[in-house]
Amino acid sequence: MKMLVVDGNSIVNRAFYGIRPLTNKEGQFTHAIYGFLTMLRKIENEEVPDAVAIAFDLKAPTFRHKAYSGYKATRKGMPSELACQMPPLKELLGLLGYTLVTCEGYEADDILGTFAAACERGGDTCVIATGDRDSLQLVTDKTHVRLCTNRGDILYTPEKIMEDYGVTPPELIEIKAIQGDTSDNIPGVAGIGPKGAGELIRRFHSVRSVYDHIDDPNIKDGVRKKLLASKENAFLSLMLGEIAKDAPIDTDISLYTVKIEDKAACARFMAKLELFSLIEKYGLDEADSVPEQTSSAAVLEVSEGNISLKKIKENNKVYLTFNISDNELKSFAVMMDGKVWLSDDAAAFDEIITDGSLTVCLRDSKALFAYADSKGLDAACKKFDVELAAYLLEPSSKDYTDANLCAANQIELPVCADESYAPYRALAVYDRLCAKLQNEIEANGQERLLFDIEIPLAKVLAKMENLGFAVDRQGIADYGAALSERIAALEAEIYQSAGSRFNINSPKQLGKVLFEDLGLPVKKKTKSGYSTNAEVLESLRYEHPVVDMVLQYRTLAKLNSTYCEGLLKVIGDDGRIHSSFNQTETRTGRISSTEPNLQNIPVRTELGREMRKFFCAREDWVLVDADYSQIELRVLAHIARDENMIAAFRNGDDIHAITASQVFNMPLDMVTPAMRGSAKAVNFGIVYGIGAFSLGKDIGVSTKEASRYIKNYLSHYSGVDKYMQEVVERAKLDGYVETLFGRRRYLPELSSGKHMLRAFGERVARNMPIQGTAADIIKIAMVRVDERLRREGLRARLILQVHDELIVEAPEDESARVAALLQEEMENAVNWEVPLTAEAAIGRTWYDAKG
DNA sequence: GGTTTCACG
DNA sequence: ACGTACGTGAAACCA
Repeated sequence: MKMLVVDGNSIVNRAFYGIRPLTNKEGQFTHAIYGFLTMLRKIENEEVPDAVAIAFDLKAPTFRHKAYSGYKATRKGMPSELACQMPPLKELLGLLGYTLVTCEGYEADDILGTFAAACERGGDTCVIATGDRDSLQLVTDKTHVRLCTNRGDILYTPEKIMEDYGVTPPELIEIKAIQGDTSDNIPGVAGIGPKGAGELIRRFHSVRSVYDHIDDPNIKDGVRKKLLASKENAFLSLMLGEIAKDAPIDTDISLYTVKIEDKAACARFMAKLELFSLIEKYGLDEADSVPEQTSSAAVLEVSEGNISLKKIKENNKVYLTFNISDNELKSFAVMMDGKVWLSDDAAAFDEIITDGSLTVCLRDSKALFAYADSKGLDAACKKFDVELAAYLLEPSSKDYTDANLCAANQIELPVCADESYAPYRALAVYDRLCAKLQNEIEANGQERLLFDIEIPLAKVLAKMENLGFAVDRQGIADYGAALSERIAALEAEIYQSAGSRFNINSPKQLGKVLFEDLGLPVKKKTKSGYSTNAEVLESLRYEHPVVDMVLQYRTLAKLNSTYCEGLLKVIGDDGRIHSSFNQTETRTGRISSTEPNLQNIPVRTELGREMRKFFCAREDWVLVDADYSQIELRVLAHIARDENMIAAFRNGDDIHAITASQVFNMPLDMVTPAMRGSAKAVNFGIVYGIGAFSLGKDIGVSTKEASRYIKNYLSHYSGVDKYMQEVVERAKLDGYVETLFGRRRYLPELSSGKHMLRAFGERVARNMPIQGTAADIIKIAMVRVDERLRREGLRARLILQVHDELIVEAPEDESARVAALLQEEMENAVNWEVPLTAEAAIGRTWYDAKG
C-alpha cells in the first residue's frame, strides 16, 4: 500500500505566497484554498496513493514535547489573509473525503514522522508532501519526501539526498544541530553555517563523533573554538531538530482512504467560494453547485407551446432566454409566474423584442441585436443584460453564464426532471437574479454605464460583426506564397550557417543551437531554458550571421502563419471577415477581437503594414479611418487636473516635445528628435504606472538616469504626481479603482504580502482609470456615430474599432461627410477643458486610409 | 494545457 | 534579494 501524508501548513503557505490573491464577491480570500487543492490534485495524480492523510499544526500556543520553552518563539503568526482561509479550506477538505490529522502537543512535522515510521513497520510505502526541507531527515527506501517548490516538485530518495547533501538522511539532523535554524529557534553552533556544518558531518557523521574527535587536526583552530564554546547548544539542537515518531495518532492506513460522500455539498461549497474551475476539475456537476434545496424545493415547471403575448405585454416586463445560432432563432423561453414557457414561434419572438414599451431581461444582448439586424428588425425593447451587468460589477471574472451568476449570487435553481430543460433552470429565477444585479448596479452608480454605454454598444458591435470587413483573398494568398518562398530560402541558409538542421520554430531547439552548439553568450533565461526573443537576438546580431537570419525568419513566419494563413481560414462566403467583438473580456473596459483578432494587424513595420492593403472597401466604396491623438495622455491630464498638461493640450503643443524640454530642462527649440523620443517613452511609462528600471531599458539609459527623468517629470506635472499617489491610496482603502464613468476594477493584489504582486496592483491602480476612461470614451463615440449614420440616412457603417481608432466603410460620395461626422463625434464624446482631437483619412484600403 | 514569442493599442 | 510597464489574442512547440 502507498500512503500520502501532506504537510498541510507548509503546503498552504506555498499556495498562499505562490498564487496571486483572489477573492469571491464577498471579499473572502480564496487563493490559498485554490492553490492547495490544485497542488494536492497534482500530487495525487502523480503519486496515485491508496490513502491520504493531511497533517495540520494545532493553533498556537504550541507546547512541544521537548522541554524548551523558547522553541518557535520567533515564528510569526500567519497573516490574516491566510488565517481566514484555513477554516473553509479544512471544511472543504473534509467534504472532499480527506482525513485531517492534528495532535495536541505535537506539530505537523511529528505527525509526518509518525506516519512514516508506521508505514515502515507495516511494510507500506509513504510519500510526504511538504514545502519544508525539515522533513528530509525522514527519507528512507520506503519513505520518500516530495518537496514542493515554486519551480516544481523534487522527489527525495536516500540517493537524491546523498547527491544533494553528500550525507545520509539521519545525518541531516546532525548538520542542522551544528548550523542551527533561526526560524525554528534552533541555536546550533554560533559562527558555523551550512558549509562548515556539512563538512564536519561528512567527515565525522555525528555531533557526538565531532566532539569525540575535537582534537582532530582536520578541524581548524577557529572552528574548534566555536564548537567548544557552543557544545551545550549543539547537543540541545540535536534533540530539537529531530522529528518525533511517536505522536498518539491512529496510523491504520485503511482509515485514510479518500471518498467524496456528498458531491453536491462539495460543489456548493466551491461555488460559494467562486472556485468554479475546481468544480470542473473534480468532475462535480455544475448543476450540483446551486445552494441546497430547502423543504419547499422549487421544481422547474415547463410548458411547451403557445405563449401568451397578451400577458407578457400586460406585465410590461419579460424574462427571456433564447437559442440563436447563425442568426437563426432555434427556440426561446419566457418566464412568467415562476413558470417557464417554451416556444419556437419566431413571430412571437420578433413581436416581443421589437416592442419598445417592454423591458426584456436577458443574457447576450449582442446576439439578440445581431439576429434583429440580420432580419431587418429593430430590437427596440428595453434591455437588462445580466452578463453585461455582471461584467460591470466584476470585470475580472472569466465566466458570466447563468449557472455561474446564480451560484455566485446565492440564488437557488429549481430542480428539473427532464435534462433537456436544464438550460432553462436559471430562467425560472431570473426575476431574482436581475433584481439583485440591478440593485448592485444602482448601488455602484453604474446605470449610465450599463444602459447608455454597454447595452447600446452591443447593438453596434452586433452590426459590425454581421457586416464584416472586406478583404482581397487573392492578394493575401499571393503575399503568403511570396513569404513562403523567402521563408524556405532563409530556412536553408540558416541550416547552412548553423551547421545543422533543426526546427527553427522551437525556442528549445533554437536555444540549443545558438547557445550550446555555437556558444553564443546567454543574455536571458526563461523558466524552461534560454530566452531567444527578439530583444536577445537583436543584441547577438553581430556575434554570428545566423542570428540575423533567424530574426528575419521569425518576422516572415509570423506574418505568414498568423496573418496570411490565419486570415485565409476565416474569410466568409461573402468575401468578408467577420471577427467577434467580445464585450466582457478585458479588465479595463476595452473590447477584444477574436477569430480573427483584427486589432493586431501589423502596422509598425513596412513589410507588415503591407497586409493592410488587403483590407479594403467593397466596390465603389471607401474606408474612412479616424483615430484619437494621445487620448490616454489627455485623459490623464483631465483626471489628474494637471494644469501644465492641460495648458499644453489646450495650446495644441507637441506634448512629447514639451515634456522633453521639461525632463531635460532646456528650451523647446533645443529639443532634439532623440530627446523627444525619450520623453515619449516617459509619457508612456507614466500611463503604465512607471518603473525606472524598465523605462531605462526602454530608452537605453541607466536606471538612475531614468529615475531622474521621472522625478523631473513629476515635479513639472505636479498634478500627475499627486494623482498617482492618491489613486493608489484610494484603491487600498476601497479595494478597487474606477474610471470617470464608474467602471470598476477590484484589486485584491493590493493587500498581498508579496512585494512584486503589490507593486503590480499599484501599477494597475494607476493605469486602469486611464485606459478604462479612454475605452469608455470611444464606446460613447461608437454609439453616437452609429446613431448619426442612421439618423442622417447615410449608408456608411462602422466596421472596426482598434482601441483609439474607428473604421467606417462608406460609399464614395458619402466619404467627406462621414469623415467630418466621425471626427466630430469622436472629439465631442466628452466635453472637457482638455480638448480631444481625432484625425480622419479616406482610402480604398486600410493601408491608404490610415494617416 | 502551459510556455514562449510576437502582433496591436 | 528579486524582477521589472498597462491591456489584449494567435500560433507553434512540448510534455
